[in-house]
Amino acid sequence: MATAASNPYLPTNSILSSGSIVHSDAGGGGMQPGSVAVTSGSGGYRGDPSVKMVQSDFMQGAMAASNGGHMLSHAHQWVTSLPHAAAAAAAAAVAAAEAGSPWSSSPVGMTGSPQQQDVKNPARDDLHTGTALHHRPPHLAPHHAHAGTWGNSISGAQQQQPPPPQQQQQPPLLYSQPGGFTVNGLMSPGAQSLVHPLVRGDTPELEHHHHHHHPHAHHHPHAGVNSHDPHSDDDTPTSDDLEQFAKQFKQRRIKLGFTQADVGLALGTLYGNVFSQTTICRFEALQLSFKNMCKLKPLLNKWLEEADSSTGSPTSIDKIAAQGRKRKKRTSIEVSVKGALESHFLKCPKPSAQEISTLADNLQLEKEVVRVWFCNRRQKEKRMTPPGVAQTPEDVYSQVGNGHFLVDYLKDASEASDQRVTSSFHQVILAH
DNA sequence: ATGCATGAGAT
DNA sequence: TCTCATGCATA
Repeated sequence: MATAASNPYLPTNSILSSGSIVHSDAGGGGMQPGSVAVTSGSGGYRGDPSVKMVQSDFMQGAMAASNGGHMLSHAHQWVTSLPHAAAAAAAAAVAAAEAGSPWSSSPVGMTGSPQQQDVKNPARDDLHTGTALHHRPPHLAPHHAHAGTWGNSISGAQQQQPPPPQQQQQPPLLYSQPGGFTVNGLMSPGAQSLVHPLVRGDTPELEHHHHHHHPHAHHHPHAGVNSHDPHSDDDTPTSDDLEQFAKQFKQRRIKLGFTQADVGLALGTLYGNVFSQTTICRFEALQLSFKNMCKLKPLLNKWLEEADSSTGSPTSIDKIAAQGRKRKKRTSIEVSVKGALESHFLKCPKPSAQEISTLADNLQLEKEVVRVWFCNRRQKEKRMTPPGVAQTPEDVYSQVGNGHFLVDYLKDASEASDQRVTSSFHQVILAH
């Protein structure tokens, strides 16, 4: 099939023949038109469901052609690696099914957007997970995790946690097994039916939804302090809860000697939902949307419970590396260009297609790249932890301790809104 | 730890 | 098209 030539499979990095241009260097070198190479034609790639696309050079030619005028189409900047693999595989499925799908019962639901969630991978092939027999590093080697944005709270090294206030962790030993169960060890996802109180009388009442948007936005409490019980992990947590939990989570995780990636994998073997290191990292740093944080919290909480209950039992961690999929190679945008984008963003966070085109043209970037840039930029605005805040942890804490001031940044929340969570620390705006 | 990317859904 | 949840690839 695919001609040897095209052989899209390549070891992630080896670039190959034709266009080995790595624009990333552009930053330093300065790319010029022509060598830009990043992405090819205008808006072409999206739209192909190619998950199952064979390894042939799918639409390369096509798009180039259609492009007509100007394609720099050389190469596929699409790197592919192994065709899947399990990854998600196991995951999914089953787990979801039975396990009561943590998801479905998950507390999310506020914010007013009915969202979806679910198992993302329909993959049916599974890998025999389990079987791994490694052990995790004995808790040692705490590679200190530096601090994240606000995480620096611990300006020193690791966070020592402040006195754990009202905890929310009940110790429900899930199952006691002789010996030791490994945290992410081998348990067939399907068979295992973890106890799982799915409870929650769902109480979706969360404020919002209001289409407000007064010119004068004052602060509104997004974090919905819910109407009731702040007890455990079920039911919608407040921003503070999440903040607290994330912190604790990270701390425990480190003490137990697990890496973020380990956790992500464990979640997969345990509950059927695999997550990447990235996601775990973001969770800890509160760089996810409020809703997303809420969704993940229960899972991580469960993992934590098991992890610490398992007395130093070995854990198996398999890194399934390569998951393959063709992905466009990451475009590296020059700093100066980024600056330009930033300024435009400030003026207009949601540029029209037209504007995007123009901008792209000026910056010599592909339209798609620019579009995506804006999308990502907007997402950032919605994260729980805005960048640049929390410089002085101490300050923040003390303030929080006293009483939080929530301030609302006035970015005229368009209409979508109400998603960003303003929690105590973040916007401590005292400057006027 | 993050930047750019992909995709499923909501609009 | 945008939004949202996620993640590969990178710095």
